[in-house]
Amino acid sequence: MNSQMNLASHVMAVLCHKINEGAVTSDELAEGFGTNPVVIRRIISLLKDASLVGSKAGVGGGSVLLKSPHEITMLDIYNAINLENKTNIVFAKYSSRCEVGLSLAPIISDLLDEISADAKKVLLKSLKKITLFQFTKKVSRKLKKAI
Amino acid sequence: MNSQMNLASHVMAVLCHKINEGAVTSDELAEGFGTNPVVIRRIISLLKDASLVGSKAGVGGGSVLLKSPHEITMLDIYNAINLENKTNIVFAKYSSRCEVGLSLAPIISDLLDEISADAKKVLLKSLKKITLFQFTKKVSRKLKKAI
DNA sequence: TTAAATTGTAACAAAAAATGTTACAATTTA
DNA sequence: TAAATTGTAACATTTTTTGTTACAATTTAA
Repeated sequence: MNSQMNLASHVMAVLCHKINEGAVTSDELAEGFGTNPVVIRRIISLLKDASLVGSKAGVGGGSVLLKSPHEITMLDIYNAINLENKTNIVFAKYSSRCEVGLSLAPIISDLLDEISADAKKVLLKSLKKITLFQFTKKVSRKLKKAI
Repeated sequence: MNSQMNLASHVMAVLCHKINEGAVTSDELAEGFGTNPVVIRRIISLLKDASLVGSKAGVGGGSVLLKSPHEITMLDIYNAINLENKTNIVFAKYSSRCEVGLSLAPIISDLLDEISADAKKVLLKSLKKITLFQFTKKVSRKLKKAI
């Protein structure tokens, strides 16, 4: 799994934090994250597909939350970036190039998925329990401690 | 996370299955998996570090289980390939190249880790509950069904 | 209506991670 | 001594992830 959950959570937390300061530009977000604005826009594009975020071009443009941070959960963010359920939670499949007839590989993979199914359920439950508001508050608290 | 758990489980299942047929060579294992023998030897090297497997060079050489498949759990395999706890179970860290002073990134990452801690516990528990013997039996059963 | 700021996205580039290959010394057996 | 095999280093290839450039489209405001 890649780090998109980190990036998306970061974006959402900043949008939540600046909820009263109008739209936030991708340049602004990118700077805080030490990356390129296009990377941010790509993540925001997913968040928009999930109706969590809205954006506007032009002067004074940028992105804003479309729902109350009390209504958005971390599971919403997770789902937004996992749209097609592309990634395996726990064990990546083995991506051998040459296929073998009647290979055990898919069977092994299925079994490992079964074994990790409960963990996945727990993960989703944990994500659902935390709202963006709570998450952002925790971030702020941790940041203050760190300073 | 990469697919080493799949590969290692595969190797262990085959060694378990052929437990009465003497040592299994990396060539044999590689063929069944559609990959290169060196890839197999690398995984076996980790399993050996964990004392799950032993190997011998030379004519009639190969690898064998060092413990009863009733004693080995899937957690043992998991631990063998995760030796240094290098990989994150659920959310990969964001690996931005340029570092930003006082970035939120590590805080976000820690929080996500906290959120997924319970899921990780459940995963480890599930892995511990299944012995290599049971796992291999399930593989055999699924294989028969598939034919 | 024009200029400036901004998004959206395609196309490409670069870097990192995963996987595969070659080669060969060391080991083991017969 | 010959054959089979492991162990591992070094390198190659492929795939995935991340970053960059470029530019049309949109929006605001002077």
